[in-house]
Amino acid sequence: MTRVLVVDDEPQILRGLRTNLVARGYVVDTAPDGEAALDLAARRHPDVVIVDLGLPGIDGVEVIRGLRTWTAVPIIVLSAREQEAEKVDALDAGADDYVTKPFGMGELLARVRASERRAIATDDEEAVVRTAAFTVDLAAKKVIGADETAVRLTPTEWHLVEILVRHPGKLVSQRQLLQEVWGPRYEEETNYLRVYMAQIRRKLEPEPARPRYFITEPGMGYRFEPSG
Amino acid sequence: MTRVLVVDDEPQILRGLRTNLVARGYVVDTAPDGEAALDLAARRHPDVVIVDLGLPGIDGVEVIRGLRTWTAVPIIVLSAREQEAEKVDALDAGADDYVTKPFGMGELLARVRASERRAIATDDEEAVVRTAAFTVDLAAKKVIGADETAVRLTPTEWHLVEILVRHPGKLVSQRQLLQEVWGPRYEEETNYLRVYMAQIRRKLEPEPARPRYFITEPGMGYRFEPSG
DNA sequence: TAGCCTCTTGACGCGATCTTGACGTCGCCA
DNA sequence: TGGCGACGTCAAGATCGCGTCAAGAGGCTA
Repeated sequence: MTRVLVVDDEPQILRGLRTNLVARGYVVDTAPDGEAALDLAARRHPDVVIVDLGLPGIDGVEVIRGLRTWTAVPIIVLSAREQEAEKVDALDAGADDYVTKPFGMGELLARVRASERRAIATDDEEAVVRTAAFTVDLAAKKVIGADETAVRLTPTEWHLVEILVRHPGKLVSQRQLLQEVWGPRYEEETNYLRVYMAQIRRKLEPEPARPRYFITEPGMGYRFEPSG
Repeated sequence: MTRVLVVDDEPQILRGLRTNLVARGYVVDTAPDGEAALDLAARRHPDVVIVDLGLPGIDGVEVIRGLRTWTAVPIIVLSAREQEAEKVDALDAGADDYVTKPFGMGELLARVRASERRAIATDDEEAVVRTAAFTVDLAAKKVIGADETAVRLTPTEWHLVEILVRHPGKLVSQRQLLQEVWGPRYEEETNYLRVYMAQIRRKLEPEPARPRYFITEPGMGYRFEPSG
């Protein structure tokens, strides 16, 4: 699953890109301005960022600089401007690629693929969350139990754990979890969550009957408590 | 010192690029056609390759494919052609960037800098990976078995092994593997992976039926575990 | 041209995973 | 105290994904 963050102030472009990317199996976040982009990037850790240069508020180049202070995520720049100085500025600020509007969707998708391909080679972010009972390695998609042996999680189990662990201490609503893992049409199937949270607890909690890390907030959702 | 290989059949473009690059402190090799390019790349190991698509003899896209069989060097494509299909083909063949002629020298230099920047991040790799059962030499593209004899891998097998071994412990998704080895149009052909992983295990695993090094994560992908 | 190697493609069986429904438990509130 | 809603547990059938085998196509080499 590849997560793409699209930053553009024109709603129709945002919509078009989202539609095309989702159709290709990407998970898409969108932001209409620089502030939202930096915020979303920090929270969702996208695998690729597509950013328009002409943004209200923070300039696109500033967004690139902001991202580059803490992440090496591939950045593809969109721009209506042909001026060479613009391109040089964006690339030197840390962008990986530069596409001039109007652009073909096929080309953009190919450039996204090229970015992904490179990212496999470079991606070594330290994304490890430790508790007394287990260790979650988000980059390697691996969970190590208390006895140092790997814990096998199924894709669905892993997906849930990943969402919860990426938001330590925060309450994640049932709807959010269902929508993210099973899709928007499953928002009512709360029994799925019950079944899978039980399985996750059986595999990770020291006392599955008395959860310390994966806490139920009745009527609301679930929460991952790193300190147990 | 950064070494750049420029491939173009027009002498004046070659001259222009060489002059500009040398002025910026790059060391420049030039090749007028695909054969010379592949030969020079093998002998000089450039840090960046700039290649024109419209070459006599071997096509530019073929040059990219040829390079990609053994090196991850950044490749920047130059082309007079605007057609989107051209761009998509070149990028999917393994190019990192695509610039349409006429282009500004400042832009090209900025793109070269962007490529260099990325390459630095990836450069710190261990060229030899050892396990109890076999040794993979990434630089020499060779695998030595437990009995000290060389193991023959086909190109496709090697490609898969290389990707997995370069990311020890990390889960590599089926999509990433398929896209990298067979191209973006094969993202659904998971049976290719099944066939080739079986062959790789037959050649490398002590007990092919009980893989210790090349682990399947059902529904997600594969993982190379160096410690077995 | 013949032979070999590699890649592609389809089919099959098995085990793991997902889905689904039923039931028990707990806490809250009338 | 009884009822209700929400959660946890369990089990069983359906489905999916993986490993395996084998046959055929294509290309390279001798």
